[in-house]
Amino acid sequence: MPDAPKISDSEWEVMKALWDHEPMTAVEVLARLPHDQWKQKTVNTFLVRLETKGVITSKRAGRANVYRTFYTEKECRRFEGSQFLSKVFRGQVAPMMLHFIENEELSESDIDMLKKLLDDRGGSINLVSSGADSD
Amino acid sequence: MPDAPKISDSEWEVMKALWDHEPMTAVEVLARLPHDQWKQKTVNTFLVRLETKGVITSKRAGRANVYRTFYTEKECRRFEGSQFLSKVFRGQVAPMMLHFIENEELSESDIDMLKKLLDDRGGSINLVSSGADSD
DNA sequence: GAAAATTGATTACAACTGTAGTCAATTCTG
DNA sequence: CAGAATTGACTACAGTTGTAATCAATTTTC
Repeated sequence: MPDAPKISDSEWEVMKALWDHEPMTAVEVLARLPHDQWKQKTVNTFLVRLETKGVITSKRAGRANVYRTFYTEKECRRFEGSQFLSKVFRGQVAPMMLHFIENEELSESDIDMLKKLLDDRGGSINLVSSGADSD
Repeated sequence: MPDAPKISDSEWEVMKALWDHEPMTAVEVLARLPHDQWKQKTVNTFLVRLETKGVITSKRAGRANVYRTFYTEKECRRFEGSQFLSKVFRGQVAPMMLHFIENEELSESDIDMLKKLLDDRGGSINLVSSGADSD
């Protein structure tokens, strides 16, 4: 699993659209983005750049190119997540978690779920099969 | 508390150095950065840019400028944190927390602390005084 | 006081980003 | 088939970022 290349803010928007519904043509990608914020040509440019970066691939299907992601959302989250952690929280996980607990909205059930996960944690139990949808 | 302007990756390094020991001259800032990765002139450029962005301020003291941060680390973390959350995790806090629990190292005591915090959560108890250094 | 050192100000410059427009080939449509 | 529509390729262009170098004023040192 090689490091995913750096994906910019706007490129992330395109990637999320693609992850949600692969594969797609440029026109279809636009249809899945906030229409007032994106022009077709802009989407095209981003798709080309993402392919150049090796984050997605394309295949000609008739008149249009069909795009498909190369890295999973999970892989990219891992990469971005550790970047963020070291940049903003100096690599200290606990203070970061604390920050989000303090600053973001968590429902009762979110809190319950997280507590269960933390319980399981330590015991090296498989965390993924805990009912909550992982990432 | 106005939104902190966008701070780039390298600018964050300079900011962290400054937050750790304010105020400082450009030379002092360099001394607190990994010396093999930073040249004096580069540090200078970043300080000028950060001041232009309004993230730090400067005052002439004799021959040198002395720099001081304008936003706290906490404020900038709030800004970057919510940016990150919406960009990478589509604004969903719980999946993000789950991600970090799964992907980053947490010591036993980290886990205990976080569980306590989650317990207290909703009870609006002072979260900061739990031993771990907050942000 | 003249040469040397210090340090801010200004300038440089390529890669990356955001945001498209133009050109050209292909494909419908009447 | 000729004009219109579609769609990828190529081009554009300013702002940001990373990484400094040059210029110039000031201060320190013989």
